[in-house]
Amino acid sequence: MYRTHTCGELRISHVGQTVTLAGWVQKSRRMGGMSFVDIRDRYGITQLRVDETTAPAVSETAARLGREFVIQATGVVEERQSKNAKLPTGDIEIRLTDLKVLNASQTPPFTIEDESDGGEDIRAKYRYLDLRRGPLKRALMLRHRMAHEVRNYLDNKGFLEIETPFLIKSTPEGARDFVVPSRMNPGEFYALPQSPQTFKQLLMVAGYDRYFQIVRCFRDEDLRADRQPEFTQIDCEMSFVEQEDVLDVFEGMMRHLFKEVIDVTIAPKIPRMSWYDAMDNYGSDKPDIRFGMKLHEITPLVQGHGFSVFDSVPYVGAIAVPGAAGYTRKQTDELTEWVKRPQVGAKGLVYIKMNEDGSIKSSVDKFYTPEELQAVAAAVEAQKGDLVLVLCGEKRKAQTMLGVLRIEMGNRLGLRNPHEYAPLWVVDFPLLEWDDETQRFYAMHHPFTAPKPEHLDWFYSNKKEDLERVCANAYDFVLNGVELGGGSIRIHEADVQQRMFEVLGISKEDADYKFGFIINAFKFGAPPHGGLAFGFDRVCALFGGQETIRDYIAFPKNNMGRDVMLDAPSRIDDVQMDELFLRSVAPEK
RNA sequence: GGUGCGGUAGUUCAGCUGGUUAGAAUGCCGGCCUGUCACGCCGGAGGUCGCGAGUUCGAGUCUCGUCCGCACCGCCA
Repeated sequence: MYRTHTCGELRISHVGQTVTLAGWVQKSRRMGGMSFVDIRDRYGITQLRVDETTAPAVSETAARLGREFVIQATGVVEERQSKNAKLPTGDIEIRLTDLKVLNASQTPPFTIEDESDGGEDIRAKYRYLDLRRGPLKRALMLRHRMAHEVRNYLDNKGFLEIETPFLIKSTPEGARDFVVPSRMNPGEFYALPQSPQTFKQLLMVAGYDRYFQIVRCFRDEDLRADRQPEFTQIDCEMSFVEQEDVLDVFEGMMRHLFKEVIDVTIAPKIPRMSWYDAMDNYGSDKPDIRFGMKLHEITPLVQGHGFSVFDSVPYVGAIAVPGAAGYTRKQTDELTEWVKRPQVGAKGLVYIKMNEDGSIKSSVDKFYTPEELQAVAAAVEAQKGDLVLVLCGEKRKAQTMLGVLRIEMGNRLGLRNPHEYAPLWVVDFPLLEWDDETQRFYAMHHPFTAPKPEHLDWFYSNKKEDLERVCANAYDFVLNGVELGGGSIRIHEADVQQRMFEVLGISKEDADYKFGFIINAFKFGAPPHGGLAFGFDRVCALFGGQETIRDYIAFPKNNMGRDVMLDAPSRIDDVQMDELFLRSVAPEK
């Protein structure tokens, strides 16, 4: 037996017991004839004491210890003379009678401490060392807890966890597929699933009316702090349900997770907001509703006064930034530059300062009387002391820019408290989205999302404006401005699905080639069904109060999709290339 | 595909308008120290300034290219 206890569990009540611990050397401190060694494992840190006069052999071994040596230490638990309130084990120490080095260690390239001295680069290369640190340990423990509670909750609700294949068929609609060559079928390729979407629908056809899976998904797109090429979803589907049934179950799940994982109680009823209201009032399809500063359209108030910038656009909108009227010229100039960055894309910024003394100062004073500016201020619900910021342009674009500006001002004013949680359902999404570049419709959600039954006439119309106003029973779960999950009521009738592919400009032959299996399945008694999927990594990160999901994934990829520890992806040898008939397509590096 | 920031000791960074032998902290090694817990004190070792080219009497510093990292835009049904 290597150990009798972990390094996190000994307390004052253990005093007098002889124990054996095993773990890593966090640090050793030599005080002449006496030395202290902190031993660490997954569970905590315990102080060991070595006395040269009573245990000379142990003292000699202790002198040889370096950071991260793996040791086994036996001794008697004693109360400390001077306690350490920072450690749960800080009331005791172990007076060693025996000390063994189980394995030496090179000096680690960075310190294994909560506040490491290592940069991201070097920590990624030695991920197994980074994972020894407290923050990552806590992140992975939170992730485990989360997965456990998801299974608890869904199992209680009668959901079955069923695995679906990773080697599937490429369906290049939506994100780019990762692709795997097939040796036994030369020239042909599997794709890795972007989600188990079609499989879960087939499970509904098969009668497994409540399915879930905590499942890896793959998308070959560029990365972000909150986007990895392989990521995990909580994927769910239910039969014989309407939108409200789905929202009920998963509101319950999120409430359960909040309570069990981070002991937070969220509102008994999560608010619903239509996609249109979200765009009009927040300039985002994933609004952060922890603070106000809503968008207001002021087009009719400002047009026709000779200010050509406003007169030449279809939409002018504004937000009232509370308490920011005191911004200096330098600060408003800086804000103007900020919105002109390509990431925002505005051409300029108009401001109206609602001074505390009741006077008004704006960047467009020569076009508007104080009364007219007052009317604008009233329309955007600005108070004395507020700064009104105005952007204009094509409606949705200008709204989106205002939405980005709103979030930025929320950040600057400290209105986005990470420990305040404001969940929201965004509902009633448009079914389709027109793309000017390719001159065709794309599914806003995915091509299996059902149009609202009351919009079926528009759905079968061939007019662009009819198709544009078709709504779907689709929904996103949004928390603090982050989209954590989304889903929809699906199409379950073969002819509706055929029509969907037709609207998306996918020929019948193409649809049959790519999706024939599911169109066929719908001909054999597909029940009405719907579901959703949550981004598991994101839920974990948000619960942990982080913006990046990397810490919640044991072995993540870097910005370029590389695993810098493995140095993957890498070249394969010629024999493998030949077997896969790939040599002609892969140039030498 | 694009934008921004960065790459100097094992690590994190400083190094100004180009100028003698490139610094600090920490880590590491050696010595001292019986109540430390960011221990303390003394001493020491440690550098291809990412790589390549250019400008210059002279480049860590300026220019171009390139590689790598992070953040973001595009992209992500």
